[in-house]
Amino acid sequence: MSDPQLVLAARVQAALAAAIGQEYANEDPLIRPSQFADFQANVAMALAKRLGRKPRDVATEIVAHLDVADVCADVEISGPGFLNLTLREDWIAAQTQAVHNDERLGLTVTEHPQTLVVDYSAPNIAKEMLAHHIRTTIVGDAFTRSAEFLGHKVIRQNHVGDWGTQFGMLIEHLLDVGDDSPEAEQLATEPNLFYQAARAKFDSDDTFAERSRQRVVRLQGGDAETLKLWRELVELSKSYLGRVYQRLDVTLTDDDLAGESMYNDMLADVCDELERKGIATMSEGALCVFLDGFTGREGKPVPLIIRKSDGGYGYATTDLAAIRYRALTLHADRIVYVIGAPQALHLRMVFETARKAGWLEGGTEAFHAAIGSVLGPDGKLMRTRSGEPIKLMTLIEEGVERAEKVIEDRGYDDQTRKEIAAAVGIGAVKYADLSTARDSDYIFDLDRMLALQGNTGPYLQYAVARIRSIFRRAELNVTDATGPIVVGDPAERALALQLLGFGGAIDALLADVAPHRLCAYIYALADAYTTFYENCPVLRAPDDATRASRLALCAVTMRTLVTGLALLGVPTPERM
RNA sequence: GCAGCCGUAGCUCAACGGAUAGAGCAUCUGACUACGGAUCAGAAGGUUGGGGGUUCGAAUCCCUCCGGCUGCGCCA
Repeated sequence: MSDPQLVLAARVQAALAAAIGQEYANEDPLIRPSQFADFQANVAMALAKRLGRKPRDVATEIVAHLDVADVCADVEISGPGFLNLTLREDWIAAQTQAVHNDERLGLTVTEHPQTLVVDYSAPNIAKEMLAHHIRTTIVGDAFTRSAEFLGHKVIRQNHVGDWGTQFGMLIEHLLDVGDDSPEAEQLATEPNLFYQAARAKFDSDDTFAERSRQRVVRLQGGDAETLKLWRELVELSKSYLGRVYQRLDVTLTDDDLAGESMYNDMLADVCDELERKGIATMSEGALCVFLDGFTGREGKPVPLIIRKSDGGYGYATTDLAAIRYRALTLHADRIVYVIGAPQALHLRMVFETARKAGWLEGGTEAFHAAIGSVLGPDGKLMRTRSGEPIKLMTLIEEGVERAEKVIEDRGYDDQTRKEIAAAVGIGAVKYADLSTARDSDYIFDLDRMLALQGNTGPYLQYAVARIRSIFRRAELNVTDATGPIVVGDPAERALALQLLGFGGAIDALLADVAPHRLCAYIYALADAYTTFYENCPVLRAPDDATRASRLALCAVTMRTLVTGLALLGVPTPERM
């Protein structure tokens, strides 16, 4: 264990148990970074009230039992009862060396692996992915990558919209144009064109509209020929999705597709079960679930409609079938829904219904990782001038183009320049998305995303490129830098200390599905490295031992930056 | 109307109930034959929307008012 926060927590807990009582052995010692020391423990003040004693007395007693001689150079009580903890330089150096020596940078595989079902991305079949899909896709991807890295079992569920009334018109349109026509090809390239053509015909041509409606009935009735056509639609769309995910370097594959249609034959049973358990009741001809505390206009209870008055099923039923499947069949310990914040009410009702039905009794936690909206420069939902939603790939390719302009006159050949531009442009958009708290709305601004200063993807990629440049210049491999690491200069000390917080940052990400916590860590690390870089010459270090230590610090910093960014799905090009 | 989210520096955003609320941009002032200047250092910038409460301690928790966004029966 090299994370000082965890080491100190364990030591303070031991002191609590010895000083105050065994029952406090699991008390959170409230270790926080401190401006007056490396860390501070705030537990004495929290306990004082419960114990009916003065905070400083409690702190004094903890210190008397605190065994940290090997870790801390200094422990002092300050203010109302803060415990200020200053680490020993040799301990920091030794821990940093241990991280450096470890292939996994000290990030041990969890002892308590969970099964995590993660519902993310969720685009619609036969439609373009839009700007807002970038957030549910990228945030979910950073979460699944990180969870897998720590040894959790991750089941990705891309809940694509592959069912519903609009497939009637899509199928009829496919029949009209033919499945090997240029129009059909659009499904794989620009699905919106296909969709809009079908829509236009549906709105203007009454016989087409009628055919479409009949087609929906046959689709839902399981008509073999109709299902075959529907599968063709889905197949063509799959290649579109695959290309987008590949371009974005998102880990989702066809194997993760678990669309709405997958639950079709469970819907009737879900309704039966809920009705049998007395959770669902008939209202105005529809089968509904009413839950305490959910009221809408004029105080009327808000229903979750699980079977429409015409006997059909809507998305609520699908979501209930999905949560039952994920909890009872996939045996999820935690189901994470990376879905837009506007769906909060709907999901709360789905979760509550699942709880009442007993589907979560195995200890499954259902969690809505609410995603904020992507806004235009005017602070409103992002649209084109003509009011259309903006396509995801338009944003991405514009980012790539701008990145390419920046490196235009660098002398790279075409191929290399395109690769770097893709890494920088796509990395910039992804990083910008991840570095903002996921539930807050954010304003999409390519200029800011591509800036080389501040908490941006390019800045971090640049930090990595500069470290790589040091090794190129020294004609050394990163693996040649074996240390030993010593920390003498304050900048070395600060950098090493920052390096030790990597695990904590990933834990923070996993706990709340909060990639921005890892972003903040990586940025702080790059910042600490910059100070080190300015103050501590590496290749021109005063002596060989210092040079060896600094090279090792460079190497472990680079690996931490690269690994951290990789967990976020952000690439780190060799040069830029 | 009811419910949820939000309101932090001129702008874009942070802050796991902790000490003096932090970054970046923009502004101003410095540092260049440089381990990649696509850089770095520094300054200035705040009554955390208003008011009350809980707490040793509140941007954070509770109440209330103001302002904004979103959702609320057969679309997803």
